Amino acid sequence: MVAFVNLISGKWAIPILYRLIVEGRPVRFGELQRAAAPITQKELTRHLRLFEEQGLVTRTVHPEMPPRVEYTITDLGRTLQPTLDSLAAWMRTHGATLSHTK
Amino acid sequence: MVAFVNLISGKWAIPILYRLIVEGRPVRFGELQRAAAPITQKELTRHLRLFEEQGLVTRTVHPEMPPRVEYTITDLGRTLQPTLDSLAAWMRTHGATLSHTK
DNA sequence: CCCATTAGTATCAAAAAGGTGCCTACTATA
DNA sequence: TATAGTAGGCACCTTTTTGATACTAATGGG
Repeated sequence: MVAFVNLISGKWAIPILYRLIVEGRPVRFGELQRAAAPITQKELTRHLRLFEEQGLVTRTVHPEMPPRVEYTITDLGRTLQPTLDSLAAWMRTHGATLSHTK
Repeated sequence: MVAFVNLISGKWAIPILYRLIVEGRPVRFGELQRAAAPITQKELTRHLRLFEEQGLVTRTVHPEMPPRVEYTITDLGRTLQPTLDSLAAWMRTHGATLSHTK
């Protein structure tokens, strides 16, 4: 199970993946960045590259200017939906209960 | 949802919590350490303190020698079960698919 | 010429996580 | 007497992760 943590590791992994799943369509880089704000470009890029490597996401480059790159959830990535739904539901129900002490 | 990642952050959080949930009874420190091997004392302690702070786990010290400290999942902690079950199921089904490139 | 746009890369710095070794208190056992 | 076992604390160090900033390419608009 340690591997799962590895997979969704990184502060931003879950929000990014969830967004891609919810949208179900190709999503542009900038859109993802706004969805997972305040993530930096660098971190978003890094996460997306990891997901691509794991086969969770597909990357499509449109050779235009300004550049347009779209990310789409794969079938494998989509299998995460029930789990992420469960996460989201838990957060809605119990999220407020948690202390946010740093 | 970033908060969730925060909650279960750390390589070991999920295995520890899951063990506590599955057992459902007070579990000793050493037992948890073996369950989440090869975690170090320091990290296990840190995680358990965090869980305690979040109200997911109760810590009970028995003033004996050698010391005995037991950790028990709380009601709040138990609400994580369906989500963690889902995680575990996903790993069983798709875990092997993932690349483990570092 | 200046500026904005997009999806990055490069570089540097800071913060978080993790590892190691040493110490304790008391008991039991060899 | 020496040693092991328990659940840590504390100090020090290395590695990993995250973040902040500046920079770029190719085009369109003013």
